[in-house]
Amino acid sequence: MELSERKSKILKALIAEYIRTAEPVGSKTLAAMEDLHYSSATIRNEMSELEEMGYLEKTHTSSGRVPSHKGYRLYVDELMTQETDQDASAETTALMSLKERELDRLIQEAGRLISTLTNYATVAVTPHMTRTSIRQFELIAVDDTTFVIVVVTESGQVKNKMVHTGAPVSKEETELLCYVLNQTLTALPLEQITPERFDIVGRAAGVSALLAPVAEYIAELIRELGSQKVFVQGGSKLLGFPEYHDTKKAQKLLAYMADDAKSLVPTEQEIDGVKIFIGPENGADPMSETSTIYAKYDIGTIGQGVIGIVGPTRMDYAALSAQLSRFAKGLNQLISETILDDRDKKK
Amino acid sequence: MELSERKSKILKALIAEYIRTAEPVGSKTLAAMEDLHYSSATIRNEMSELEEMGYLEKTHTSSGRVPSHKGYRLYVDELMTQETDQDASAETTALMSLKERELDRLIQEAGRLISTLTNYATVAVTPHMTRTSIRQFELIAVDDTTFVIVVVTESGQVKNKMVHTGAPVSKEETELLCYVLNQTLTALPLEQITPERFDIVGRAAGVSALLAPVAEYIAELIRELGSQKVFVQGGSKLLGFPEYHDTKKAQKLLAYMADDAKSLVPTEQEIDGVKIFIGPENGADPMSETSTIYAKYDIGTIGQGVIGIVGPTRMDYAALSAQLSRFAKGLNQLISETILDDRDKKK
DNA sequence: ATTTAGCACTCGAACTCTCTGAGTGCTAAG
DNA sequence: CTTAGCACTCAGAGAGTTCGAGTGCTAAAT
Repeated sequence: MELSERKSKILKALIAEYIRTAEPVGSKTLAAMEDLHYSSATIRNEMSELEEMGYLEKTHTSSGRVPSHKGYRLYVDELMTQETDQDASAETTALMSLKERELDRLIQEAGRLISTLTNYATVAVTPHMTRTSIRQFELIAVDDTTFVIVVVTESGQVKNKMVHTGAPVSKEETELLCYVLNQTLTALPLEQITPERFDIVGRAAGVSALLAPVAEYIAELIRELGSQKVFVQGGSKLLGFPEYHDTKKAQKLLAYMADDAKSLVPTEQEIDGVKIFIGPENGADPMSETSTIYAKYDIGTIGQGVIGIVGPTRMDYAALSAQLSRFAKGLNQLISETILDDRDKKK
Repeated sequence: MELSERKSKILKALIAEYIRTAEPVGSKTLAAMEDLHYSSATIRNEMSELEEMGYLEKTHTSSGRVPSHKGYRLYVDELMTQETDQDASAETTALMSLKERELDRLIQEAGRLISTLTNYATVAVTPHMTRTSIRQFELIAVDDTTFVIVVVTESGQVKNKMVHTGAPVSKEETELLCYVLNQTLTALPLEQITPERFDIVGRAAGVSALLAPVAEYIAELIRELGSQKVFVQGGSKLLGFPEYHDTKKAQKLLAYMADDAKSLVPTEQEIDGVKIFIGPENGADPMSETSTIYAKYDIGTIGQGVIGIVGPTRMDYAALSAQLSRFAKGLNQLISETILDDRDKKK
C-alpha cells in the first residue's frame, strides 16, 4: 500500500531529524518545520497511523517516535534525497595518498581512509581472484638448497616464497622445472591446477627435490588467491555514537567485527552499485542495531572487492552512500593505474 | 626507606585483591585473609601509613584503598611472586598454528594470538632491520616493458614489485643490469646504498629505462626495512574491564592505540627481558590509566621486535609477564625455524 | 610499646518520592 | 478533514533518606 504524500513527508522529516539528533521526535518539533504546515494534532494522527503500519516506534508510551527498521528501509528505498554524485574533491585528494602499494595494503589503507573521512567504522574485503590465472613462474636460486619461488598472476600480483630443499638442486634441474611450470600451468584457470597436473610436471621435468615445495607453495597460493581478506578499521569511532554508550553492546559488536568480519560482508554478487543493510538485515545478532552500506570496487576485469561502512541504524544514509560510491569509483581508477598491467588499462 | 615486613605483606595482599576484584579494598577484607592475622584496626593503621608514603590512595574519604601508581611500581619491582617460567603448553600449542607465514603476517598473527590467549589488547612491532643487507637481486621480464624486481635480504625476507618502463628493454640489458646490481649492492649495509651508488651502477650497466624504477624501488625498500610496522589487536577486549566502562575514556584510548601505536611502544633497546610500564610511565595522556607489558623477540642475529600487552593498571602483572615472556621465547624459536635461512640456525 | 576492641563519623551508592514537561490520544468545535 | 483543547502518561531529573562499608581515634589489653 502506498503512503499518502503527507505521510511520506512526515516520515521523511522525522527520520532526517532523528538522524541529526539521535533523540525521539515529537509532533511539535515536526509541526514547527518549514514544509509541514499542519498542526501538531494532525501530525499526531498521521504519526499514529504510521506507527500502526510499522514504520515508526515509540520508545515508551509517551515519548516522541523513532523510525523502525521498516521505516529506515522505506526511507532508503524511496524517500531519501539522493545526493548528487559530484564534488569528489575530498575523496580524490585523499586517495592520492594511497599510491604505490601492494593490493592488500592498498585495500587496508583505503578502508582506513574512508573511516577517517566519514568517522564511521569500515570493513574492506580484498577481491575474490578466482578468475585470474598464473602468468609466469620464476625460480631463483639463492644457494644450492635455498630457492625463491616467484609467481606473477594475470591480475598483476606478484607473490613469492623462500623454500629450502632437503638435497642440493642443480642449476639445470631448476631451469628445467621452471620451464616446464611455465609451459604447463600458466594461463590456466586456477581450479584446473590440481595435484594431477603436478604429476605431469614431475614426469616432464624429472622429480627434483624442488618439486614438492613448489607444488605445496602453489597450492597454498591458490588457496590464498581464492580466499578473501577482511580488514576492519576505525572500530573505536563507533564508541562516539550515543547508541554505543552501553559498553557491553559496543564490546559485542566490536568483537564480532574483529573476529567474524568475513561472515558479515555480503559477497560481491549481492551488491549492485550501493547496497544498504538495516539492522537485522545484517543477519548476525550483534549487528541487529547496526546498519551497513557497501559498495563494490573492481580489479580490472578479473575480480571485485567490497568496501563498506558500519554504523548505528541512525546513520546519514544519503550522504554516506553517495560518499562511499564516489570513493569506490576513485578506488577503481587508482587500482587500474597502479596495480594492473597496461593490458587492462583503457587507452 | 624500606617497608616493614608487615607493610609489604599488607600492600601485596591488597594489590592482589584489587587486581582480582577491581573494587577498593578495606581493612576488614584484608584482616580476614589467611596470612594476615591482625585485627582490622592494626591493618587500618598500617594502611594509613602506606597511604602517607604514597603507595595507596583512597577513592573518597571513607572507602577502601586502591593502589597508587607508585604502589604498583613497588609491587612489580619487589613484591610480586614471579610465576615460574614453565608449562608453556598452551602457548606453544597455539604457536604451532602460526607456522609458514611471511614475517609481517606472522607478527600480526602472533599479536592476535596472545590477545586471545590473555584476553587483553596487544601491540606487536615488526623488527628494526637496519643490520641486514641485500643478498640477491633478480629481474624478471614479464613482457618487454613489464618487469618484476625481486630482492632477497640477508634476513631471509623476499620482497618484490612489478614495474613498467616507458620504453622496451632488451633481454641483454636486463641481464646486465641484474648482474651489476648483484655485484655492487649486495652484502652492503643498507645505509651505504645511496643515490651515488646508483650512478656507479648506471655507468657500469648503461642507463636503461629500467634503472630509474629499480633505483626508486630499492630506495622504497630500504625505507620499508628500516621502518617498523605496528599491529594492534583485540582492542575490544579492553571494553570488558570495568575501568573502561566510561565510553569516552575507552574511545580515547582505542583511538590513540589505533592511530599512534608507534609512539606508544618503547624501542627494543629499552627492554631487557620483560618491561612493565605503569600508568603515566607510558607517556601519553590517554594511556595514563593503562599499563603495558613488553617483551622482545629476535630475528636471528639481525634484528629485534617488540610485542606487548595493554590493559588497565589493575592487571595481573605476575601472570601476564610470565606468559608474555614464554610466548616471546616461543616466537623466537618459531622464527628461527621458519623464516630464517639455515645459516642462522643453531645446529 | 604494640595491638586490639569499640565507637563515632564520613560519604558514596542505592532507593524512594516527587515534580516536571514533552508527548500522546481523544473529543468536540471549526 | 483539520485543529484546538485537555486529560493522561511516563521517563528523567532532583531532593531526601537510608544503608553500610570503611575510616580514624581513643582507651583498654597484652
